[in-house]
Amino acid sequence: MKKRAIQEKTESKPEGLFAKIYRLVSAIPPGKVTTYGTIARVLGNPRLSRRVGFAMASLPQGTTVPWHRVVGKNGISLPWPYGAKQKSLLAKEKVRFGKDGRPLEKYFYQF
DNA sequence: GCAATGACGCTCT
DNA sequence: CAGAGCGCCATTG
Repeated sequence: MKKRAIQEKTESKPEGLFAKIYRLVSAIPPGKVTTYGTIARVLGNPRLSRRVGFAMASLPQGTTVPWHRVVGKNGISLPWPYGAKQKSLLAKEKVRFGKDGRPLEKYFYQF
């Protein structure tokens, strides 16, 4: 079996940059959040922040990746209504947001 | 194979 | 202090 039912959802390659991002995001424990830039730095390139966001946008609805734990440096950068939804999900994880609309730094997860 | 896109981040004006 | 533009580079059509 060479093909082994690839194309689970959106990835055709067995392991692409997205896979790494998904793995890192999945490693975020509940009650913690991270930023695109942070993930990008872990990947080895701080400029990959855009790629990280793109990967999140490509996530299917039934994904097991806690994408809601990933926010922009200034807080939730998703457009309506995704941003509001994400904020709601984080609120359920007891993640508090400052007046700036961004979670406290103590909630930021460090890889 | 080429061109356009994009859930960001930083610098400059 | 606020706003706009550029870069970066994999994914998609």
